[in-house]
Amino acid sequence: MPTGLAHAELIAVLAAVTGDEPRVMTIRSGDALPSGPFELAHRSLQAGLREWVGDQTGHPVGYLEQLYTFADRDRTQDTGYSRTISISYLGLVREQAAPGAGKPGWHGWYEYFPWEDHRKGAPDSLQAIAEHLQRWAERDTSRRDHRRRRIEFAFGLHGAAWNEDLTLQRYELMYEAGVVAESGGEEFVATGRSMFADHRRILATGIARLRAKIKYRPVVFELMPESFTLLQLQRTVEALAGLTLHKPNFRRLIDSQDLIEETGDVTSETGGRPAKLFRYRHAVLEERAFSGSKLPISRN
Amino acid sequence: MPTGLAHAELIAVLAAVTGDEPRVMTIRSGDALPSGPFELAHRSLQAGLREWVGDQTGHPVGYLEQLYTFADRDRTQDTGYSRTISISYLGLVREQAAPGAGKPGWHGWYEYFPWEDHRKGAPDSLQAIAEHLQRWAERDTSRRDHRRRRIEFAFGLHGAAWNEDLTLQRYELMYEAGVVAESGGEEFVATGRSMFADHRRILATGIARLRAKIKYRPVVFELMPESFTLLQLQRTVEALAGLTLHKPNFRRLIDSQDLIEETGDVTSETGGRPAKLFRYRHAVLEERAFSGSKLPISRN
DNA sequence: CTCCTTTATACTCGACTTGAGTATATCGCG
DNA sequence: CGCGATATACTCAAGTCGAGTATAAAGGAG
Repeated sequence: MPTGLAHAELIAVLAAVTGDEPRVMTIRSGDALPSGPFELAHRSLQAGLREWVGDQTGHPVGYLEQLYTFADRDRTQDTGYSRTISISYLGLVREQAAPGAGKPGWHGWYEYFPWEDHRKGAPDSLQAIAEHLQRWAERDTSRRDHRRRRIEFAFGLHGAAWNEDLTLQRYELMYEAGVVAESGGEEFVATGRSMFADHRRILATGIARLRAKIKYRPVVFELMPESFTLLQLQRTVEALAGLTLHKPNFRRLIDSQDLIEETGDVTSETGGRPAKLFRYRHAVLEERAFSGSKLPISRN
Repeated sequence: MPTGLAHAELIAVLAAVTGDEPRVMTIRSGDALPSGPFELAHRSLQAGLREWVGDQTGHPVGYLEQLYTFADRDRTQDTGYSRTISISYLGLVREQAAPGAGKPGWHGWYEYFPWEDHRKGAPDSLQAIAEHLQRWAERDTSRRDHRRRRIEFAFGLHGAAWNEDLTLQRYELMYEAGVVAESGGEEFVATGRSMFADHRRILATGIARLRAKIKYRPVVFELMPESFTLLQLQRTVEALAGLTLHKPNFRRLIDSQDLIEETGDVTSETGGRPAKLFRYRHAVLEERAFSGSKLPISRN
């Protein structure tokens, strides 16, 4: 079984939420995601990642999940001798104590994806982006219909609902259309901050994965402090999803799952009536799904 | 940005369904999954995989999706100079024309996972497997409770429902408990056929991913012929899920999605009343989800 | 030719889930 | 004490889902 030689590199999308803002850990003042070599000394990929993230940033990583492995030739600068395989991970971090001087910093992820935050309604920039994309669709007569449908679906145009999970599809459309700086669209400002190489695409992958995951796995709690109020929990989910949620229904959803329990304490720091504090029930299996199957199973 | 050197290898889980049996492509008479080196000549990982699968097997791969990247030290035989990174893919193949002599062969995937097929009720072997696992849980008093809960959840014991998606979790429990041949359980026959290295685990990963995916993405159609009856479609889904489905509800689910359309023809090959033939509506976006969101979204 | 078996297709009904809205409780503060 | 603010509880209609029943249209046995 012969195998080709390659350089191996690990890239991390580390996410945290401070107050109402979802953040991602970056290096180079927000221009790149933290990354490092995968070395012989490392026991496994996960172990390798945990090790240097812990070393370099001082933050223990809670939940960790593999995102994707890239090796496209046009994505990496070939050394001429071998190519680079990049294995990306999504990690969730609880605390975000002020980073020391010169240390990696946290940046709000909507800096890079302003069109993804719909908590205050659809951003104004979306309109302009959609128009750019539609003009791009018209330019290629042979693929026009397909492109139009993709745009309408991804951006929730013409009656289709906005789907927060499609962060990656939206970014890829914008990349294809040359609307983002990475792919040529210099003049156009509403498309957010760019990043080194394909790091912004990796971040989009991480956001999309996390947004999808919070719907069926109780991973949000990896981002919460030990005890929290229901509104804090809701605000965290809203920050991640970039959407506002219906409060009574959110509460109903949460306590129908038996995921949390009251600590017995209350806090009056919220302004109005004191809120009960809750904690995550660690007895709950991580595998446990929020929702059920979608197949019409027959039991005889 | 320094990067460590490693060998890169691609591994494929290629799935097809013949009649009522889900199959996987294998080499070495069913002992291993097809794999090959990732070389400089390849444009990307996907392209590399498509290339040698096409060359070696003569089957064009339809849908292709990355599964997981492994590099654990104990999983691969180190060359002493570098380690091996294995990138696994799940591919769906439509036709399964008889493979030529000496060519790779297809094996029913329940040969390797007999306990996963619940179409004729829970297999007898499940009982014995569950008892083995429970004895294993009792042996470690400190982790006993956690293990018990994992077993009950994964195998649907004590009132919990069997969840077909948990193929990987079940295999991993069995591996941990030393019930499968790979991890020492030689005497025990009900645990199916074993494979080279960690290939059976990779197959479990592929099965689990496919079972989960058919619930929210219309990927089944990648396994269907150009035109098919509704029962054929149902049998294919049932083969993959290892479950029987409720016929009227399956039909309702399918046509509420607008995924297929009548060809206008019928076939009388099914025995009774002739069945209408359908085809997949290719206009449908692949991204299109079967079901909706599980967050209580608020629209103001 | 008719009945019977077999598969296909259509409809019904109750339980549960989901989206949306309303009502009541309890704090700080002027 | 009343008012704004937040917390918490309840209601209700529409939609979805599981389960079962009814009718249609073929082939084959007698």
